[in-house]
Amino acid sequence: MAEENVPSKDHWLSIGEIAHRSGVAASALRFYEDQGLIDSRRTAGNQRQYQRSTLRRIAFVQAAQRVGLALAEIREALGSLPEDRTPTRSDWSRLSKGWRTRLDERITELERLRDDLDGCIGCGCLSLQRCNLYNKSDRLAERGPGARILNVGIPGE
Amino acid sequence: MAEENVPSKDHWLSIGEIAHRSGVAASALRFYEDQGLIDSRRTAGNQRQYQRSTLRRIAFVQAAQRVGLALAEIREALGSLPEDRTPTRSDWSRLSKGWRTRLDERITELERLRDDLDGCIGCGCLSLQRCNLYNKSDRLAERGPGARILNVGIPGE
DNA sequence: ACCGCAGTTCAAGTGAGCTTGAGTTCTTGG
DNA sequence: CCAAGAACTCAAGCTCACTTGAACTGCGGT
Repeated sequence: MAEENVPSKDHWLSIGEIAHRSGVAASALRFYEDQGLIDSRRTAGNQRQYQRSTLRRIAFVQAAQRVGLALAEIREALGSLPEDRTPTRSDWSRLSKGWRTRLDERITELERLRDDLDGCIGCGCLSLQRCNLYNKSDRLAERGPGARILNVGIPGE
Repeated sequence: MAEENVPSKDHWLSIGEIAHRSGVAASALRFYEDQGLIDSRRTAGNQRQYQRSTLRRIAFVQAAQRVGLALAEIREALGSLPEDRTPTRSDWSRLSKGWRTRLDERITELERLRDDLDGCIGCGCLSLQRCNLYNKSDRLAERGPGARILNVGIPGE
């Protein structure tokens, strides 16, 4: 099996194929390209062609979104990855450790909120003076992509 | 100290005071009113006046936002609470249990993501076939190199 | 009376992440 | 060769939770 069927060479995918395989709408793919997250070459007739590695890049983007990164941050992260080859273990390790930290923070915050909530279920307070939920006005913005992630469903299929 | 400033009776607050005390911008308060989250009465000169309980309502809104509810959902939740009195323990219990469930779900999701990530840090994979983080929507990628090639002979690369 | 800040309304803008629509061009099967 | 369908561009629209701006009016102090 030393001789595989050498597929990687010049196997380009159309936007429709990429869209179908990745589950990301073609419009989103064009948008991603606009945003510098992925790239493509064009056919003589100006249609986009993608390398297979683009699927991996897109999967990366989706994973990063689930972690809660904004596209701008993802672009930055991608900037530190190789264009065409599979990232090395250390590439990945560096990035994923940052993600891990993000996730830990978000989880910790939500757990704290949950605990406060439990306290409130017990005390039934809703008192402005005493309630943990109320008084922690440390406005930790959970407001960005966080809540939206749940809404970003699969388009139409 | 018994006769500090005679409190509860008809002590109305201006939008500026509410904004200052709650930390919510006046524009946001008007917006909340628009959205039916809070209400106010008006002075002869058409300026808003709020009851003190409005501060509690606003705090409630903020807590609910931290839990991840959208304003529309918060409005609904508020609809089931009394307008003027402090909510009872059972009012609160009912709502907060729903919140608790939401939080639990979100926490669980993030934990799963974190665990997948940990697996990936270990394997350094970023492999479309094997990675838990990636494999969500890649079902169709299984159809390998047999796929049709849209080849418009562009040389090189 | 007058200043100036606080408040009012309504419309439009913001930004993130896309989608939708219009009008045009490419590619492919029959 | 032609019709159908896939892709192209560019602009505009959408959701959410607000903010900003313009043009006024109200209110308190001197």
